[in-house]
Amino acid sequence: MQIPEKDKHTEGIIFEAATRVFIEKGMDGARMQEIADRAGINKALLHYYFRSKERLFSAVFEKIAGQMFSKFAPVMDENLSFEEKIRFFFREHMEILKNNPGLPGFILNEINRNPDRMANLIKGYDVKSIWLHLQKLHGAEFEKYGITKENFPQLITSVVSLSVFPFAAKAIFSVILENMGCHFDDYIEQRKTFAAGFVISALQSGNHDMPRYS
Amino acid sequence: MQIPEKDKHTEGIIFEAATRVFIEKGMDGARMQEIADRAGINKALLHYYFRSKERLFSAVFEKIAGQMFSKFAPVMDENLSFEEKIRFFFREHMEILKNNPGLPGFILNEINRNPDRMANLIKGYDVKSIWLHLQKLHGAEFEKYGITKENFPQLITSVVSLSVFPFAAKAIFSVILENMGCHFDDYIEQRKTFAAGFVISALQSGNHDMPRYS
DNA sequence: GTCTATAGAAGGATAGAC
DNA sequence: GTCTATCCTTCTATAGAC
Repeated sequence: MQIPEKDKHTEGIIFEAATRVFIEKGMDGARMQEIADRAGINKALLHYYFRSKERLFSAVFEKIAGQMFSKFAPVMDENLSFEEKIRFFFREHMEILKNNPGLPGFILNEINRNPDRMANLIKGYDVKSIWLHLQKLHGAEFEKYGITKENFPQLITSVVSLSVFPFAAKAIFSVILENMGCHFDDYIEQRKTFAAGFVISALQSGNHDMPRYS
Repeated sequence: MQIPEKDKHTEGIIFEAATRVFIEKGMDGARMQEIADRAGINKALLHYYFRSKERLFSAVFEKIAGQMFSKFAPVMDENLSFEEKIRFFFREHMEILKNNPGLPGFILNEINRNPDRMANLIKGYDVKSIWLHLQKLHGAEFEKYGITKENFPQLITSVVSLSVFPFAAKAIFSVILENMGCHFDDYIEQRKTFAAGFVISALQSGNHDMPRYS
């Protein structure tokens, strides 16, 4: 069942080309011919290795999505305070996205096109277990900040939104920012610390205006 | 140059059907046949009224995008304090999106596919004029909160991210939230006040940890 | 203005030689 | 394992009758 070296090589080249094309164009917009061209081979080989466009796409999507989500988990296990974890998350996560700015759009577009694919993607990343895990580690901080089981989903989705959305909307943001004399990459670099400070400020606010809906 | 009543009627029906299909499937995934079916007419009529798929799509996109962005402007002119405007924005803007949850994904997908289209879309909505406008109205509050020309883009993009991203990622969020026993619509309803409070808390934080990069 | 029928092109997939 | 050639379906777009 060992795959010869050369096969693996070609398969890898195809996979890489397909990844780039699918990220740029999405499943519907991508063309097998373009993937073949970028891989420097011809269409027939695509089908030889991956059977169909759908299977090729699935392979690419699962790899990308898996990588993307797997970056979330380690952060949660670091030996850091909750506040430090927030800073850590924005710094590391946005750095990854900075090097792969097309990923958010690719994922969002696809799950919108085919919501069923989510089932496989989610398993092991439910908010409930993250909540239990963090609550155990940072109970004291959570109490201080007024983080409860009820508002935790709001908090964590806010963190993700602040980090991911600028990349999903990069095409808009970069144009708008230029009008103000600010380049997108600089904006992102600043944002790593801004967003972390923003979230922590909200949590720390002395007046405890941090929403606690019941 | 007056269009007969019946023409306008058919054209409107086509336009409406096209809007729904394009929002669901995107430009690449949409099929003229499906638009015709939903409009209850046949394909040839689509071309009679709109010449080509591309033109039909452009018409739909421009209308949708125009509506979407035009909702931002009025908020800025209301006779409210800056803090009240933030609450107002989240309440009204998220209510609109709640009734049209597919819009963010549609816009994001298309500007990613065709960034050039942004040029037309942006004119009149640059951050700089928004900044000047708000700075004139709320100079005192801005000083108190430490809002500067430099961090204003970070602030405003944060507000938009907190509001829009949950809808763009609805397919993911709704599944994840269900695991925690929370329905998406409830989450959104709570979010109108949570996000507003979150932003205002960050601004008000007594320790003035609100980032001010220079 | 609206329909049927069809042209014409493009794209996914396969057959078969090497 | 890789190529050329080609099949077949799908889709946009148009011609032409009513």
